[in-house]
Amino acid sequence: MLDAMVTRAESAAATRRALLDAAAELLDLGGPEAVTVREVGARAGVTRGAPYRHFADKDSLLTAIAAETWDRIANQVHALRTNPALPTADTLRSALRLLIGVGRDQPHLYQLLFKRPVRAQGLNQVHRQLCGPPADPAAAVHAAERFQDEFLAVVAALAGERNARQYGALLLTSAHGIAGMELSGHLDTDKWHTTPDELVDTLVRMITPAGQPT
Amino acid sequence: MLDAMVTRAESAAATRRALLDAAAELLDLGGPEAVTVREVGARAGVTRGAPYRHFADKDSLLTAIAAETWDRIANQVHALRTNPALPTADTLRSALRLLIGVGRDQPHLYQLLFKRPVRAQGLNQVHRQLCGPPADPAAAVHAAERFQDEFLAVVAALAGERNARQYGALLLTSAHGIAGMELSGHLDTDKWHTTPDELVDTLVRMITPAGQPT
DNA sequence: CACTTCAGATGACACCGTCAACTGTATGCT
DNA sequence: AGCATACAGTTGACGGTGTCATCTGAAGTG
Repeated sequence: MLDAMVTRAESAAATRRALLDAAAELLDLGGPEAVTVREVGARAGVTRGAPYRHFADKDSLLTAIAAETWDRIANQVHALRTNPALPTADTLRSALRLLIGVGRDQPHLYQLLFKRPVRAQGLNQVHRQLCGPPADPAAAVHAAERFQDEFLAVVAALAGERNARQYGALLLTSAHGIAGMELSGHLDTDKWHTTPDELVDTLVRMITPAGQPT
Repeated sequence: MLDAMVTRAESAAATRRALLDAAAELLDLGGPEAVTVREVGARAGVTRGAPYRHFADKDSLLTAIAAETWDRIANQVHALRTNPALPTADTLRSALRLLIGVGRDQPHLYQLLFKRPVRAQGLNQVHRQLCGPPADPAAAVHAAERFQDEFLAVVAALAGERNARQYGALLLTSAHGIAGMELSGHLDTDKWHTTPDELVDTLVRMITPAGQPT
């Protein structure tokens, strides 16, 4: 039969991936409380100590998930932005709804994305050099910034370079607020007579220059 | 000397208050991780089991803090709103900055305010009837709604009843997003060439009818 | 006075993150 | 080839945590 022919590095990489996937699944299912190093290891087919060969601590594991997610979202916005068939107003709406959609579909993951950048103080000595420099939070921060740059480009395409930054900040923070209040249950659509989608439409309309296609 | 003359109910109420204060202090100092039932009890002068005489579980304790905080914020907005010396545009700005200020000054408390309404499933049997009905989350939700109603009145005073709800939702979610991104460190004022205060000003200007005082 | 109620104390349990020490195997060097 | 090393993974252990059942003693009540 086909020999598996896995090198040790490949096996380790596979375990690391399995750990990340298991943690992400647990996060989706039961929130951060449900993500336990032991259970993550078990779902990845290893025992409780093994995850510490790949991540300095539990926080680094979660931060790695945040980094990957920011990277994915940034790529999605980039794909939207470089699709020439899409009008820019629609592109902007899609980008905003993309973020809000993560908040709706994966609320726990969304909250992880906007966690305070973690302190790098908790690294134990064994892995301080093993897992490289404490670039863990840096990776997440970098990926988040890449998303913001992509988003900024979307805004600039619609509202011009001059207004892009201030409008971008307004749109991004607003979208984040919409997502946050929706997932925390504080955005009662009956009380406010509006929906997240309507709010996004209003925002985009506010910053769209006159004469642009809607 | 003056006899303390404390009835049992008074003593219990004092303990409850001490527990809430201790928990709030720990939350401010070290975030939710630092809020441990044991330490809360110790700071309130009781042992680890005592808090369970006043709160069904740790979550109920935190939810009670959220309820009290929402209540305080609602009162502050009410005071702003019913101050006749203040123009309505300033009132609105102050209300928005009030929320954002909590996020800046007490980030952990702020995040507690926007936590998903807790599940009432975890109540143990002893206190299920003891601590009354599981009205704990209901109190927090009610206080949060009172804040929203006060805020809605502020918006209505400036933008009129007709637009109040849609504008209110936009302003409230945006302010929440500004606070959230600022406290998570994702709002780089250098990158975006703007500040939370400027964003608030822009928002208020956007919904202010022409001819109103700024 | 006896009796009840209940805030608080205490022992116990399961679970958690984390580390030190150990084991076995794949890798690299001679 | 054979040997030494690196290192992914295991295991035992420790301190800490939320929570409960049980107990205790003092404040309230008839």
